[in-house]
Amino acid sequence: MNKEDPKKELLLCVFERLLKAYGKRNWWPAESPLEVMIGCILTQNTAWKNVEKAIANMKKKNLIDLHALRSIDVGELSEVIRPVGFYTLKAKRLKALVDFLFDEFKGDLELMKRMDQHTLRKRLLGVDGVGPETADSILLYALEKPIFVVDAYTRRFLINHGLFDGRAKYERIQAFFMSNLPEDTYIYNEFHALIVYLGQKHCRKVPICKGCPLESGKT
DNA sequence: CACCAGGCAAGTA
DNA sequence: TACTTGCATGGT
Repeated sequence: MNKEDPKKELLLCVFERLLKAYGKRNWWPAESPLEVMIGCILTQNTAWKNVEKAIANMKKKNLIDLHALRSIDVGELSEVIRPVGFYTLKAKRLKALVDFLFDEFKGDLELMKRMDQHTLRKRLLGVDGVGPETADSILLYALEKPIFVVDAYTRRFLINHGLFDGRAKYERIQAFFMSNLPEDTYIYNEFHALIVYLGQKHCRKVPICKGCPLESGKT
């Protein structure tokens, strides 16, 4: 529809190439929306491998459960998630999120899902420990809202291609993707997952696709 | 041994 | 507004 704007086709081109090269990533790696949300908090500035250990510990104690999380002592919870690092901090943050879910939605994630995306984002940002990336990860990967997640991999990806510098604001980077792609949960989900996969595979250095038109397109 | 990992909040200038 | 620092375990 917008053949006048080359960036729209360029970004889709990159997405198609990544998808074709690596296939679907099936993100987020979790068994339920609640587990996604928990992972979003636990993975803050932390290697995913450590998060897996903490999640496994939680599963053993049946703690991937809103009621169980509400009643558990925060100190006890912190010991369960110890492998993630920053564990006292993150136990508090998990508690804050759980309180929020009960206060606003009676602990009903289906009810939460019905709320307007922009309102929901603002509410999430009001929760202690939920910043832009965590809020958007919850919206996209737990609630399937069409919003693009910007993380460290996304930034490196853009920096490596000379599209942004390291000081670029979160919202600007997010707008770059969202204004140049269709508003589509599947694309946002898969694209971000592919960027992460690519970053991990190539030690966050190698340009993704030589000869891709993106190489010549600066913002 | 040093450095990093799928951030965020609070403090300072 | 733009930096800086604390939070902390586990892997390379």
